[in-house]
Amino acid sequence: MKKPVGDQELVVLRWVAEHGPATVGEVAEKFGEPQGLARSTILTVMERLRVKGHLTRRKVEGVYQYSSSVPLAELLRGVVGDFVKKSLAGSLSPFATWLSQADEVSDEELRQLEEAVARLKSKKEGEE
Amino acid sequence: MKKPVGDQELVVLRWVAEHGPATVGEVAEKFGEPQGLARSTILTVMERLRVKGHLTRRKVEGVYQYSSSVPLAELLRGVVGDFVKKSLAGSLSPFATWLSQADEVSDEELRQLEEAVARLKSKKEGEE
DNA sequence: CCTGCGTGACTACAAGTGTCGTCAAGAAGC
DNA sequence: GCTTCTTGACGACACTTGTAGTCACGCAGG
Repeated sequence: MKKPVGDQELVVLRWVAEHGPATVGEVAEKFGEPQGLARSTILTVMERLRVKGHLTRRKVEGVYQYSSSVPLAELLRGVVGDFVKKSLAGSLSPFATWLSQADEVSDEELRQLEEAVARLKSKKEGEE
Repeated sequence: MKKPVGDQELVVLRWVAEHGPATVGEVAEKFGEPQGLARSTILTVMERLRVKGHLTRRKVEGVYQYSSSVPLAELLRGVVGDFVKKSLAGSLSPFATWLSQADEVSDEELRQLEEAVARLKSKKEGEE
């Protein structure tokens, strides 16, 4: 049930997940057009996502409304998990390394990271 | 200059980066064999990596010795960076979300993360 | 000198992805 | 009613990745 999602597919999926239910026409116009993508391209990508189970559609007044089948946050959580497992062999060190030298980390993100780390830490202590 | 690296390619690249310079024969035997990969497969992958500039080779006593053109840590740092930018659109929130619910985080990794976060935080304060 | 093995270069092929063009059917307008 | 626009379904094509077979070459032995 875990089909891989291509990079571009993910971008589209994210857009749909963020911008609520939308028709292909809307996505093509508001998202594809600016990126120089043809309507058919958007359509194809969305159809593939639907087949893979990431998008759901419902016919409303003649046209299909597509919406993400999973909330964005959860979707991305899965993406991150896959990445860590597949590309980093499960190790977080590379991430920490990158993080140390990262710039452009917003206050909000930093806060979330801090919180996550804190939570992990307390969980760990609780176990011992 | 930034060719994408496939998942499997990355695994091989990591192996080579970790296990010092090695010949195709060695990689095939010590890494490929256990994975059920044919020698030619390893050869192909390594050649592609070489063409992409991730591996370098040098002829030693008739055979080629391949070695990573970048140290492992740096390589992975780049991978993480690409991932965050491409798949997460630069946002770290998804990572934080995932992290909160992650298990199997070793003490060492947790320590590194903590440190990274701390460093970011102090840097941020220093700027203000 | 002929033979066999390790090594490398080439070729191949299927699956997945990114991008579209086109065709057919229904909605909309003149 | 006929033309036009929108929407969807398909088919297509190039490129990347994962995996592998095969061929030719050079060196080690008999």
